[in-house]
Amino acid sequence: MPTLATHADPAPSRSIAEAVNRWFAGAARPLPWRAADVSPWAVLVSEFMLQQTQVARVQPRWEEWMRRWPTPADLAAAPPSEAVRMWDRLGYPRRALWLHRAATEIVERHGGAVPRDLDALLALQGVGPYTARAIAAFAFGERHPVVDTNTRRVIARAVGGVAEAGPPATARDLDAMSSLLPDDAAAARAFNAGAMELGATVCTARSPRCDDCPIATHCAWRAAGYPEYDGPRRARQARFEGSDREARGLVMRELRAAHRPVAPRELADVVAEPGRLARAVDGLVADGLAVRVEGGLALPEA
DNA sequence: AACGCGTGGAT
DNA sequence: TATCCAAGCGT
Repeated sequence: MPTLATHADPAPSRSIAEAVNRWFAGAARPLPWRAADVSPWAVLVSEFMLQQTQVARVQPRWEEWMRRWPTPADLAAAPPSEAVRMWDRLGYPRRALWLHRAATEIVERHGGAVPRDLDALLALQGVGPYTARAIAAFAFGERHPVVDTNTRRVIARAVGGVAEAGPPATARDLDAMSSLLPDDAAAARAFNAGAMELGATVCTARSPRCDDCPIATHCAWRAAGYPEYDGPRRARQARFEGSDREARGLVMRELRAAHRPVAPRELADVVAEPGRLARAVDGLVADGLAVRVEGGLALPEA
């Protein structure tokens, strides 16, 4: 029976997972939300904070957050304004609102306990394909493929032989990870975390440290001679300086600090251009991050 | 499907 | 210094 395989390895997927897990067993960073005794809620909070935000920035905020609101019910009992204030400058403050909403949903629908079921997780505000599977896998040990930007890059390189992953395609990305995932739930959990860790610390976007890579001998990109990427590039982020996005951040900073309604006049001091300020305020109100009240603009109290 | 959404670390 | 891009999500 002829085969296209030209190498001796009959199960490259299994080899990759085994090599990653061997490496991860010794290389895993001691992140606090990975401790054996943390609650599913603690894992959920970490995953919200880690959406598009690096570990180093999340860690201190996560510690404070868990001290103040150790359970979903604790957060649900606080006003959204306090969640947004505690979020401080972590970025994408909508996530603070989503986390508060998710806590309320957990209390109302699940008796205050983070659900284990994937569909129940996906139904929570702010929980998408990545976060739902991360919680199921890391908090509950369920066997699911967990795919984040790091994992996508590792698979693109090691399996696909290309330098970058290209635009996300959730179904295909999950399938690709599934084909590498060990059958054993504990090994699958470790591989999900290990692939992310490898992408975050070794197989990085900018300057990958291929000399230190535990799967270098399995890597299709390496075997191909590290060809440059020629596929579709992700659209460049718009310039931040002078953007509406920056204006939103400046307005939010005022609202967090004020503890009282902020008058339009005060906002004009931080965003001088009227059109830009108006777009920022309208957008924040539409997102529920700000409410128009007597005397100006404020954070949502409920 | 492509876009908008904050902030700051890394190079 | 400027640019890239980061444990994504909702629309």
